[in-house]
Amino acid sequence: MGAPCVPCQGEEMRYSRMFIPTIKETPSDAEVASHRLLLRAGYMRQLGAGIYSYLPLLKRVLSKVESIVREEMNAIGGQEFFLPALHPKEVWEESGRWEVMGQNMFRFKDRKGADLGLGMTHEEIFTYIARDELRSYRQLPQTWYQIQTKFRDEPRPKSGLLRVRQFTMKDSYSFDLDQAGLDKSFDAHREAYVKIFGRCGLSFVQVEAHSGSMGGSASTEFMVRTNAGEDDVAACPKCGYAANTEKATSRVAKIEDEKGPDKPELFPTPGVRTIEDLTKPPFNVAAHRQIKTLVYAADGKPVLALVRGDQELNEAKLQGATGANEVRPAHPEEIQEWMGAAAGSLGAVGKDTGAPFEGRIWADLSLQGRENMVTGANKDEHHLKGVTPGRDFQPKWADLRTAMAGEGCPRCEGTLDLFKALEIGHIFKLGTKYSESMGAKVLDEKGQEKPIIMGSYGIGVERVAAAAVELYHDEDGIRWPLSIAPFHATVLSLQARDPEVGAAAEKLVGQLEEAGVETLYDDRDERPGIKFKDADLVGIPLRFAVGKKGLAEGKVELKIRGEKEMRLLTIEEAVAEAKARVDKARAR
RNA sequence: CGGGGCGUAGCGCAGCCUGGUAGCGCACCUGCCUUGGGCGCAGGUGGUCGGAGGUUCAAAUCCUCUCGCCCCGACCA
Repeated sequence: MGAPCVPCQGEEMRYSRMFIPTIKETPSDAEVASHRLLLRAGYMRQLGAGIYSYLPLLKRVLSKVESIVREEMNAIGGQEFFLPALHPKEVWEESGRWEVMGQNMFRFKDRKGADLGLGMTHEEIFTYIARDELRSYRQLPQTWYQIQTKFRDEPRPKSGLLRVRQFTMKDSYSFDLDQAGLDKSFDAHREAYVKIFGRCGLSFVQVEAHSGSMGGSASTEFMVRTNAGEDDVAACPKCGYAANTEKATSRVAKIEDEKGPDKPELFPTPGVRTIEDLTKPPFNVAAHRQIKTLVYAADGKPVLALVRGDQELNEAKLQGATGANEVRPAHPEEIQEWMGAAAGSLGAVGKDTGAPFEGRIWADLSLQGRENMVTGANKDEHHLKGVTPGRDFQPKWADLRTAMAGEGCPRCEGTLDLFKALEIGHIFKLGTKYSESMGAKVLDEKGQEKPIIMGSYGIGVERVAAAAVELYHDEDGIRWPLSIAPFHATVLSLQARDPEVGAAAEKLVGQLEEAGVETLYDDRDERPGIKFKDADLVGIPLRFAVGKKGLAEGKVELKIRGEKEMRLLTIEEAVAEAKARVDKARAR
């Protein structure tokens, strides 16, 4: 961080004048560490569900994250914009997403009755500009970005800053003439993101992801491994394969079945409602020998999804396989009407011919080649045994199951691990989804009209800060990485009324500022204990304590937040040490 | 959208079942005291009990409706 360095250079910040409302008691409804600590340490306050006010300390952290993002985006040729958050309906209708976004978009009418939405992402708005202004391949490629507030009416805001309804996002968009250009833009972003998150001090992984309602061909998520996260990642420690479980595939061991009868046989199963019930006596059918039959509505039309009894269906994969816009579990009444039986006794046998399921049965690949299995008979409290997929019914084969820990890696001989993770960034190859629907085209060198090939790339700014807190905290408070801490250093005057202590503290603060070390000077007339507690809670990396004890030897005390040792240094040594650490963090 | 929980002083909570003067701790203010890990003593300030309606002589407490927040699930660019 050189010249454009953010908030404060050469300024002197006195704790007694700064608004840092720390609280001793833990707010009762804060569950995750970042939520609890950001509230307690005076970084933010809640205004409503998923709506937070950012206080001065948090604003400083976010500004630092944004500066790092800006530097790295500019370094790959990104140009900063600032687009409206207020979007007329018509723009979103062009891409079809006014409909697709559903309740997740905040919507309202203006005084004239016109429909407006609050921006939840900006593909449409950037494409609108590109469509009007980009005419020739000579103008490509372009990389445009902004750091802006997004609004999403989340069904369930939670976990403090991790899932909110208003937040700051760096979003960028690349415009290229061809696929090779997109690949370059995508890779440039990937490298920029690695630098950004690295400079922010985060440890993170890149994982293959599902594109969701963004559309497009490929996407990579940047994830921080933490139990506070809401995503599940399957990863192979051996080859590095990592994917969101929405997308992850796996290798399952082949199961050899015993030969069964030539055709399915009906048998009564009184009281059996679940896979587990069937595994118990007197039936004793192992879960992996059962076919789990799930009834879904895909864009309103019935489909059957089959997975092994010991596996879970992945709805995102089912949606992909069916090509539907929306899939949902069928309601009990629909199940009764379509299947003629209630959940618990459902099966695919006999359903592949005739309405409503003809040609609409999908089965997971792990059922391929299996025989002599057990499944529901579509007659309450009855099942069929000796069922062989492909003989007794004809499904369409697809990867439908959710990958599980302990299954084989799809890329190598390794075994998959599963862990919770928090998404802090996501990069997408969009292709022509928006340029085609909105008519963003350029002429190529042969004079041919071509839709612009687009990419879209996001970083959740608050999530970067919250992820840092999740990753780096202890029972006393936050332990910020130096690069995004609200201040590099804090100086505590332990006996604020003692003139000698005050003078030494002021001298140290002055020299630190001069050396470019952002310093919070705790000049309050408080007991030392309060200052130590607050310093730990707020989490500033370098803590200098100036007190009578040390001054007796002409020294001040340095403690690095999160480390045990304290060191006694002269003021000159202290300043040199702080400067060295800060310069090193900036150089990264 | 389904299930559960909670709204009483700035924060954390008790009181509610069994209706009858609204309480405790922290914070805050004043004074004294204390000063290397959220001191001590004394005295204070502060509450339409989320809102509306109802029952009752009387409602924080019982009933109805409503708003908000949190958790689990569903959903989630």
